[in-house]
Amino acid sequence: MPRPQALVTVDVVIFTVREDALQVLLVQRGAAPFKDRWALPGGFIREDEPLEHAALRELEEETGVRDVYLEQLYTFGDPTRDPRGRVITVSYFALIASDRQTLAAGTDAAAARWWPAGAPPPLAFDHREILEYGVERLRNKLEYTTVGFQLLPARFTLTQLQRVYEAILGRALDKRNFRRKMELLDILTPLDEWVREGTGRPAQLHRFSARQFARLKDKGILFPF
Amino acid sequence: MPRPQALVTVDVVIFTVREDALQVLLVQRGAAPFKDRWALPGGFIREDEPLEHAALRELEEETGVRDVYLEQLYTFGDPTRDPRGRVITVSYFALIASDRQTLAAGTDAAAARWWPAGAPPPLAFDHREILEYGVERLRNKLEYTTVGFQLLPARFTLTQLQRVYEAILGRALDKRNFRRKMELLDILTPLDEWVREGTGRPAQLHRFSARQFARLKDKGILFPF
DNA sequence: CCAAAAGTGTTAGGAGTACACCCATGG
DNA sequence: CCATGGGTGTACTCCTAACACTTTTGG
Repeated sequence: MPRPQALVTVDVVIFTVREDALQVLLVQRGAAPFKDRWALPGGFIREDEPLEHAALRELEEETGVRDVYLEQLYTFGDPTRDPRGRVITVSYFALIASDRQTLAAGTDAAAARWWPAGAPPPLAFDHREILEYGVERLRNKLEYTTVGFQLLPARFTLTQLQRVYEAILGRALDKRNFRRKMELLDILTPLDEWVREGTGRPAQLHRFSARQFARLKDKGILFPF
Repeated sequence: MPRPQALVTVDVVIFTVREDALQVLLVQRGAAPFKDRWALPGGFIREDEPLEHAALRELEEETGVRDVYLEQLYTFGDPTRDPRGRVITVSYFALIASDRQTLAAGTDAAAARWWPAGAPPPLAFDHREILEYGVERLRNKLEYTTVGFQLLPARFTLTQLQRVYEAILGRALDKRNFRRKMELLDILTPLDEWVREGTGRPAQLHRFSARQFARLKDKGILFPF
């Protein structure tokens, strides 16, 4: 039985929401192939390194971003996806709060910046396909998990939360229905703090309360918007 | 930058429903490591072979089973999961109708047989974990897709369909509510044929009608039992 | 007092769940 | 006529979706 070895990489699709838009973090490649093209942060796994560890390491090395929500996305293994030969990539899906985007271009990448997830530049390899798969996953997960909170600071207003949902789903949500749903889910704790967004009435800050998370998960769907 | 090569395998968790129970297809290993242990069908990918192709090929080689519903499940890459060294496995999830289980032990496996998915024998490697992940995926997909139909012959009775759902979900469903839901979804076409199951009144045969599938997928949840 | 954003309630329709009896058939 | 499995309807509850005005604040 043949046992061909393969090169294995990890690639990370990391999202944030900034200025009411879903954004994805890309790095500009400093070496061939696809030199100067934008790409998902990622790279080769090391020996004796768990896959998830490699994803977090590459993300931090190339962008300076750490402490993110991370989960495996999909494994792409088409024999022609990398001109260098057989390279299989295990892609990961990550989220980071809008207030924790401390970018720093690293050694491997000439540059790192956020791009609109819906309008990225031309991407290296099959990274466009991976990105689209990530957007789809995010939309789906939004409906039955609490991932939306991963994209916000620890303290946030209900309007900010709604904007995150609207940015990801790509459509407007009714303010009253949105708030009633959150009230019903009982996962927000109101704080004794108010902030002024622009020039109007100040909004009350809330924090996410994981207290009820297990119960809600059992019940099934969390956010059926 | 280090570029360690890795061995890449595919493993297939394939389910059927037989005798009102969810069953999984396992093969008995003929070689070390874990010789004589039961394992998921699978093996090393070939050069220039797409991952999905490898999964289908290994499944047929080891069990004789072909023409199945197949989708990628998860990639397991813990450095210690295989005593031979760094082996990453891309696992696949498959379904086959109860009337198409033409098993044939192949070259790699000493034997292949169906086991109850909830009570498998001791498994090689981390295959127990992979199996449990597959069961979870099946339960989840049942609720928002039409995978249930993959487990039935082309023509089936409503009672047979309900038994499939009950076997996977592990609980009884209300007959009237189940039928109303199927009626509402409008994905079944009744045929002018009746079969007798046991000794009672004959049941009408139906077939799955993919006609409405796209519409339903847009609508979101398909089978919220 | 005005502009801007926060906050708040009601109603109607659709889906889910619980529940029990009659029907058709062969032996 | 009886045993066996197939097939049917109703009432209640809960969630969803549509919809507009008042409140608070700073300038």
